[in-house]
Amino acid sequence: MDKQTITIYDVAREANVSMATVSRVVNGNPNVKPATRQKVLKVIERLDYRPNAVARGLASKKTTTVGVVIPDITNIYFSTLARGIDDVATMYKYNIILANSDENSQKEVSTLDNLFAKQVDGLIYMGHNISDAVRAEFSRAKTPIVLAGSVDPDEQVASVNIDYKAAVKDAVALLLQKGAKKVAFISSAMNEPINGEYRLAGYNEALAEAKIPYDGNLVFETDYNFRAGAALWDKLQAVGADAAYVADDELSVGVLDGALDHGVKVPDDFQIITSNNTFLTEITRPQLSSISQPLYDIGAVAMRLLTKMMNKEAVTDKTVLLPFTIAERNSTKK
Amino acid sequence: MDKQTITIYDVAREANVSMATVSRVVNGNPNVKPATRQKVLKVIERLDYRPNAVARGLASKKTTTVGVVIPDITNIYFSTLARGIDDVATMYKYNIILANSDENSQKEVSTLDNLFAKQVDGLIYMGHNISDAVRAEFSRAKTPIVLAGSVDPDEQVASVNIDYKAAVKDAVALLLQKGAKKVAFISSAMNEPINGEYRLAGYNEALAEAKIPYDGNLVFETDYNFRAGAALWDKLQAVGADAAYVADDELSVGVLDGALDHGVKVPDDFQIITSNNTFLTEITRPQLSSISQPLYDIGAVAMRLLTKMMNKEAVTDKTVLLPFTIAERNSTKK
DNA sequence: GTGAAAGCGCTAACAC
DNA sequence: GTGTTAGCGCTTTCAC
Repeated sequence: MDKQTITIYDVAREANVSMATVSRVVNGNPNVKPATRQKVLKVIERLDYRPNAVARGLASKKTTTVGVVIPDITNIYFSTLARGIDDVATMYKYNIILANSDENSQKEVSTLDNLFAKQVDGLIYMGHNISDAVRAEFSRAKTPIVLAGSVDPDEQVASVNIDYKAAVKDAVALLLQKGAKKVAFISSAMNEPINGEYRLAGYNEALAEAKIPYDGNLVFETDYNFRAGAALWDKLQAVGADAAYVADDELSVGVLDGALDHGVKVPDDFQIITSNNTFLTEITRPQLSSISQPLYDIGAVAMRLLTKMMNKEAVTDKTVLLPFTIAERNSTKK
Repeated sequence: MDKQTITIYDVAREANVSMATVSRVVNGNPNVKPATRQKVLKVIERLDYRPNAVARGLASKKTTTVGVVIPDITNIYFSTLARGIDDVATMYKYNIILANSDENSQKEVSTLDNLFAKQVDGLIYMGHNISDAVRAEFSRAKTPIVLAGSVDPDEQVASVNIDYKAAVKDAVALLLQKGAKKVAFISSAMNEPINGEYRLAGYNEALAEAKIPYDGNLVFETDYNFRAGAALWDKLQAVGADAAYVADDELSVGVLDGALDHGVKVPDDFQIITSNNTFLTEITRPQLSSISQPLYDIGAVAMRLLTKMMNKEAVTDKTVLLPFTIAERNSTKK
């Protein structure tokens, strides 16, 4: 592979010092006489020496690499989280191994197995449904793990989120306050805790406070892409919905397009509020009102939390909730 | 870090064989008697042994990890490429270390340095401007490198692309054919070869064939985001443009929104053709006509090419061009 | 078909 | 402040 890799040994010999000394200067250990340090540094430069991180990892049992399991990097929600993660990782001198999981439990398990085999120092997991098999992998590993933008109902593993229930409650309450009578709830699989437990609970609370009975016909499960949203329009109209809370921005755009393409006026005849406040909410006409959650920050804070855990620092709260707001745009009435 | 990691040595002892034999069964080496293999496999399972990839990497000089340098994972263009890369990488048992560069040469250099220190077996680089410093890092490393969706005018390093010049020529020709008289050219920095050399050349050729003189006032450099596009509208109108070729989808959406917000009819009064055919082109109203390039495939093919190079297989063409088409939607006239 | 032993390139005591 | 010496956990000749 390598032609003639130069090692710490070569540097030591050329500089007339021991390997230990070279190691010290490379690692910024202060116990080196300045003159010696300079001498070594010169040789390092002359030989174009680059420390082998793999050997270092073997010897030190630290790889400065963290694993990142993500459902689909192509989804703006996740790519924004990932960007926050990577930026903070870089800040703390870590690299991330990124692996798309498609929320497929089997794929997740083999990915985790692989990541742990590679001795990642920590792991960030994104995914809305932690299967038992995945949970087993988690406990099998002795590596710190943090969830980003994903809830663990059991609160066994650390996580960074917003308060999904409160956020959806506020969102639906806004719709109701603006005159909506039949608010649809649209998300992906309800067996994902984030939907079935948190978001739906928020929806129900808002309904209850407005003394509106829950109607199961108004609850829809579908995929997170705009085609699915557009395809949903007929059903929405069939049940007489006059507004919708939607759990994903791309899906919301689909619903909006469905309405528009059928000549329905938004927000006059149909109101929409979405969940992630990505730039999609701003490019549509009308622009979409949305829950505003700090995705980049969720990723960043999750990674920061992970650095603390990897560093064995005391962590006060394993579950951190970041604040959210509601961004009122033009898919809800004034 | 680890409590009590069990090593290949533990397995060997428990199974009454040598480490070498355990190594053979773990690596699927056929030179093991089936009975022995079974015995070892049993012990591996009982002990829940997981081979340490770092140690393996040190001994074998292969990490089954490739570095991926990407300008910004948050941009759909790049995240789609990345998805193709990761899928093929997974298929060939590689992991990817993902690093955002923001197309900052300095950051790229330190990232590359880091990636090579980690002994990645190969590298995929995305970025439209290969600085001299980056080029120096490239040649310093003895690792195979492939560019994905990014051109190297010098053709020193392998790359997978579409024919940008021909694509833009076709796109602009379409605009012209549909009656446009003053077609604007909008991209990011013209000092990036992909813009200044390839795309602009295609633009010029289309103009020449239609016998329309080149007008520098119609050429705009800006950022790739929708705000920049909307902000550009006034200038576009000031120079009297009646159509635009735009190098990025998000930017195109901005231009479209700018036009719409000013009451301009698209495509009647202003036509737009964009470059990447991401789902953004389908969610807008009207939908955007676009060059259709197989982003996912570009990533996938780039990774496939890299596996060949890492495997020291013969590679016929270092530069592979994938086919493109033009998707006519509703931002160009019928 | 299997084992012994020498590294891979580095860190981390420990000694001086 | 610097050197010596074990490993880290595995692969890989080379014998047998």
